[in-house]
Parts: sequence; C-alpha cells; structure tokens
Amino acid sequence: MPEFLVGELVRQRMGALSASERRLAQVLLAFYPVAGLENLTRFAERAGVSPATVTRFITKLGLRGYPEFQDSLRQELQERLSSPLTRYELTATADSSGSTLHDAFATHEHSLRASVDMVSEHDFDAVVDLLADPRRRVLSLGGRVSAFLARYLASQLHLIRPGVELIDPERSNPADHLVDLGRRDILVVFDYRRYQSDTINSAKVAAGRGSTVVLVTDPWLSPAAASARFVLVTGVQTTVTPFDSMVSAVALTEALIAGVLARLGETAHARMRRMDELRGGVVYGDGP
Amino acid sequence: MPEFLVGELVRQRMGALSASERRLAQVLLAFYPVAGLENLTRFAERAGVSPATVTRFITKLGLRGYPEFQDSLRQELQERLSSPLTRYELTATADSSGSTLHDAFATHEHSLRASVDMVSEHDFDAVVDLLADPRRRVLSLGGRVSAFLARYLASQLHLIRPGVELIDPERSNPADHLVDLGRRDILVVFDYRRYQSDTINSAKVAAGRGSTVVLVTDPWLSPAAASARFVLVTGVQTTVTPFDSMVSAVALTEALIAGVLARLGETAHARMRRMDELRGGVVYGDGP
DNA sequence: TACAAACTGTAAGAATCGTTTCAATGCCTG
DNA sequence: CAGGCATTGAAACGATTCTTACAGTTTGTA
Repeated sequence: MPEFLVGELVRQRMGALSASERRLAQVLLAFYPVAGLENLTRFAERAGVSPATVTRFITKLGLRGYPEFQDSLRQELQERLSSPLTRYELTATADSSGSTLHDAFATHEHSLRASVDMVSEHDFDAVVDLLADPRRRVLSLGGRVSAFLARYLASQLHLIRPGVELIDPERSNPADHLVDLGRRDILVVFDYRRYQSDTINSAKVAAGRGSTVVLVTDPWLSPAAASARFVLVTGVQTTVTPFDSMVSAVALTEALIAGVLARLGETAHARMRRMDELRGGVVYGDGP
Repeated sequence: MPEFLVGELVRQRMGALSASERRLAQVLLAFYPVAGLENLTRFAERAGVSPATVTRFITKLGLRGYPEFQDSLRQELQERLSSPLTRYELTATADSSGSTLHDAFATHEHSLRASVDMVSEHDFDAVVDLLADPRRRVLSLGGRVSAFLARYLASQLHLIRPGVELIDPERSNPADHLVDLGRRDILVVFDYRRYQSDTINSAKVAAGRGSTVVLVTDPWLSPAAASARFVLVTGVQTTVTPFDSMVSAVALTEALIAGVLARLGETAHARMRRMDELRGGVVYGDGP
C-alpha cells in the first residue's frame, strides 16, 4: 500500500501523460477523490475516454491496477478524515457568516485556488504556444453564459496579434465562420453548463475540418471535449447562487493573454502602440 | 438518489436492526464513510459478518442495493468536500511559482482580496436594492475593455428580472438608448482604464436626465464618477501584464447578481424556470 | 508524402462482485 | 421440551467490473 498521496502523484506525472490521460487527471483532481472511488467505467465516462485508457493511466502512475488505486484513495481519505482538524471541517455546517459581498468574494477566492490545480499546466503552455503563433488564425466562440468570455479573449488578443475573430452567434451564423476553417486555425470554445448543442456542434465541425479545438469548460466537461485537442478546466464553485462563477474562467483567460503577450514580446507591444494611436481615447489618471 | 444523509439514516434505524446488522452499522459509523466505499465483501469482513447480511442491512435502510448505497455515500462525500472551507484544506499545496499560470492566479487572488476592502459595503447594498427594484429599468454599458462586463451583467440580470437592457456601442448608438431615460431608470457603467470619452459622456447624459448612475471602475476612478450616484471600486493588480485584471470586477458583478437574486427570491426563480423552458439547451452531466 | 511511433477505442475474456436461495442454528413461546 | 420464527452463513448464480489484445487513427518526422 503506497505511502504517498495519489493527488500529488498525479500532479507530478501530469507532464508524462497523454491527452486523454490528462483529461482523467483533471477530472480526478476536480472531484478529488470521489471521481476515483466510482467504478472504472464511470470514471472513464466522466472524462469522456475509454475504460482501457483508465487502466493505462493507473499503470502510468505506478499502481498495480484499478483496485489498488481505489485502495490508496480510500486509505488516504480515511487518514484525512480522522485528522482532528478536517474532522471539524466536515462536521461544521454551512456557515453563512454575513454579507453577500464577503461571502461571494470568499467563495471566489476558494474557487480560484481550486482552479489552479484543475488546469493542466502542460495544456496551458501548449495552448499559449498555439495562440502565440502568428501564422494561425484564432476564432473565439462561447455559449450563452460564456459568450462574454469569448468576447473578452478576442478583444484582448486582438490587441496583441492579428488574425483574431469573434464568432458571435447573436450576430451571425457560426457556420459562416466555420466553412473556411483549415488545418492551421484554432477554435477556442468556452462552454459552461448548461452546455449548448450549437456550441458543441461548432467544435465538432471545426475538429472535422482539421482545426485545433481548445475547450475551456467546467469540471463536468462540456461534451465538446470530445472534439477538443486541449481542455482547460476551471472551478465554478458557488455557495449562494444557482449560477456558476466565471471568476476562474476570467483568470484563466487573462493568464492565457499574459502568456501570449510574454511570448510575442516586442512585436505585440508595437501592435498595441499602433492600436492605441488609431483609437486615441481619453486618458485620465496616472496609474503605476 | 436519496436526499438524506446515510449516516443519519443508519442511526435512526439502529433500533430496528439485528445483532449482525448493528455491527455493520457500527463499523460504518466508526469509519464513515470509507468503510462503505469498499466492496461488499470487505465491508462484511470488517464487521465479521457474511456478505448476505450486508445486502439485508442495506435493504433495511430502504436502499435498493449495495451500488445505490455507495452512490449515496459518494454523493454525500462530494458535497461535504466541496464546501469552500474544506476545499481549501484539502487542496492547499506547495505553491511553486515560476510558471505564468501560477503567477497569474496568485496575482488574481491578491487582487480579489484587496478588492473586498475597496468596495463600500454600504454602496454595494444600496446598489443591490436598486437593481432588485422591478419598477426600475436597468441599462448596462461598458467601455472598450469593460464591455464584456456590461454584457455579463445584462445577460445574467436579464435571467432574473425584466427590464434589463444592454447598450452596445458596437451595434447601436448609445444615444438611442439614452434619449428616453427617466428618473426611475438605472444606468450601470463599467469603465476601466483607459477611460473612454463616449462612456463618460453617456454617464453625464443619464445623470442629467435624472437617472441613477452606478459606476464600476478601478481605483483611479473613471471621470464618469462625477456623474455617478454610487461608485464601486475593484482592484486590478497585475504584475506581469500591461493589462489590468478584470477578475475582481467579475467577482463584484457576480456578487451583485447574487445579491439581487437573494432579494427577489421566488419571483426570480420562477422567471429563471420560464426562461429555461423557452430556451431548452442540451444538458449533459449532473452537477452537485 | 510516406513511414514509424504513439495513442486510443473496441471487444472479448478473466476476474471480481453482489444477490439470492437454502439449510443450519439459535431463540423465544406455548 | 417441542414447535415456530427470526437470524445467519455457505454456496451458486448472474451481473458487473477490470484487464488485455488488437486494430484503427493520429501525430510527428524524414
């Protein structure tokens, strides 16, 4: 029976995993450890991969098989649950401390923290590389809730590199943008519950045309994951609202932009200066 | 999937159980819920009873069978583990800096933390009250960078109350919306550096027509503050990018929405249900 | 473009798991 | 003490679950 924590192990090996395996890792970390305590088939389904991939994944972690994997998780869980502190945490009931404002921000902070683990660093870097490649076109698309994220990405990315387009289903038919997608193009899809069929479909079409599909989604994974080359997962925790929180998604988007900017360096800055001149807004204040 | 907690259920039925069954109950409660997450045979062994007794025990609890029993335990566990506080305890890892991703998220976290102090609780509550008043119209407007925030607010608020409009300078002239603004109307303006003259102007016009202007801006305050009845400030800290971070702004926006939702209660929920029916998206997965 | 290597899913088989049946045992009651 | 009822475990069956072998696909490279 292994001594180490499975979660740690997964994070360590993340780099050595294949795309599907990484998807499993993400789901596991997002719903840790419960996802791994379900049976192999269900775990596979949650991540949208085949059962065989799960077995390979487990083997790569250095474990003998799925049963041993589950044993480790259970043992680990037992230890955590019996630590006095956690014990308290688990027993403590929902503490509605005070104001909506404070509660909301506290939740957002936790959500952010949790998200860092959910995003695969490997995938993140790979996506930044893609987005920083000036020869590739970038299309950005979102569902009903996440449309604003697509917009945000497109508008900011547009400032630092050419070839960025927003697909706005409210304004034009996505199909118009999808027809001439090619092998060099990137489609960034934002899809958070409740997942939309047209978004999922767009991803499928793009993948079918050989484009690279990047999906940004919640831990339950939009079905569009099936068509995606890279899946970036962010937490959406909310305690108070039926709505998911998009804070982590925005954080991720900004991180992507920062990454691309860092990679493009002076080229991007030059472009930004030019854009600035063309626009010429009013500039008050003097920030740092 | 049962609503109750299995542990509670067991304690309740304790009296109605036979000797062997009670041993099972004790083991389960002593190692809760891990004991029940092992397979039936092992659970039986731990309690020193036969597998058949386990099945009978489960049945007596009113559950359909061992798999359903485990499902309940897992679901329950998941819910407990995702309480923000616990989440923090369980997730906290050695944060090794270096990568863009980690740096970005760390910054965002600080930004969030700082923002809580910048927002005036009093103003926040007042704004929530305003936005929750169904007799008032709400117009949402943003600058170049912050347009997506205006969109986000409008789309979410639209779900929970009528009379919400987005002013989209890209699509139509803001003036068209402003002409018939009245004393009862609210204009929510998002303006982050670099401040735009047309946004500032819209705020001025609205204020002039007697509408209540709410401004969401950065710590340097958009000049639109002059026309605003309420000003909500959020942090924008960034270390790596020339761009400001909108994470806190999103957090604030969501907090506003949560606040309004809380105030409107059932009315809002009813509206949401209706909207949902009319839209009818694809729903995969089953969130917590 | 063609080839090799890596990846992934399908499907079949092996192993494990959960349920049910039935007989044995213990316990209370008449 | 005998009869009946509740309780329990052994064992066999059927269902599920995990593993493995193989083939199709994709990806990267010469």
